[in-house]
Amino acid sequence: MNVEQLSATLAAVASPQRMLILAELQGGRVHVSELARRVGMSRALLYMHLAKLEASGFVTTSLELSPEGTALKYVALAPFSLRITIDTITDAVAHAAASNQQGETP
Amino acid sequence: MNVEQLSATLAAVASPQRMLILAELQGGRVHVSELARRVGMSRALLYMHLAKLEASGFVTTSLELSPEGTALKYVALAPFSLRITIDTITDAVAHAAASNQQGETP
DNA sequence: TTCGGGTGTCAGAATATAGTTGCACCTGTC
DNA sequence: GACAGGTGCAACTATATTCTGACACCCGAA
Repeated sequence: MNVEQLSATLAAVASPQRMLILAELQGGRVHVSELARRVGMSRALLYMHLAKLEASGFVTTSLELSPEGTALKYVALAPFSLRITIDTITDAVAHAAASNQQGETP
Repeated sequence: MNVEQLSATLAAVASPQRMLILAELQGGRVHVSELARRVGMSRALLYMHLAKLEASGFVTTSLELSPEGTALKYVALAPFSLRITIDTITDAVAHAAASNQQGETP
C-alpha cells in the first residue's frame, strides 16, 4: 500500500460521522434510507460518506429488490483490521518514492 | 478513547505530508529548520503539521541550546501503535464523552 | 554592523471537505 | 391518479484544512 492509499484509508475512518455509520452497521445490514434515518443525516450526505467507506473497503453495498418490488440498496459492514505503526508508514512512504506501479491488496 | 479523540488521532496520521514527516523522523531526531528542508516545506507549514502530530502523541519536541548558543527545537518520534477494528470504533462511539480505555499508545 | 541561521506567530489566499436543497425517476398501494 | 417510499445525482453553500509570505526577535561570526 502506498502513502496515498494508506492516507485515504485512514481518512475514510477518521470521521465521527463515518464511525457512527460503521457502529450502526455492526447491528446488521441496513438499506440506505433507513440508515440515513438512524444516523440522522440526509441521503445525499450519507451517499458521500458511503462512497468513501466503500472505496476503502469498509463497507459493501448491494442493490436488491424487496418483495414489494421497490429497490433497496443494502449497506453491510466489511470485515477489516488496521494496524498502524511507524513501519506501516515508512513502508508506505518508501513505496510512493520508489515507483507506484503494481497493486498491493489493501 | 471517545470518538472525537479517535478521529483526531487518525486524522493526524492520515496525511501524506505528515506520514513523510514521521518517516523522516525514524532516522533520528531532527531540529525544525533542518526537517523543513528535508521534507521540502516551509517552517510555518511544518509547525502546523507538527502541532497536530504532537497533539495526538506521535512526536515530541524539545527546545535545546546548541554549543554555538543558538536555540534548536528538536523533533523526535514517539513510540506508538494503533489498532483499528470495528470494536475500536463501536467502543469509541459508545463512549460519547466517557472514560479512558486501556492499552494502545496513541 | 551586516550576514546567516535559528525560533515563533499571524493574516489571508487557495483548496478540499462537509452538508443542503432540489429534481428526475421507479414501484406498489389507497 | 395521487400518494408514500425508495434510488441516484447535480448544483450550490458553508466550513475546515492546507499552504504562503511576511513579520519580530535572538545569537555568533565575519
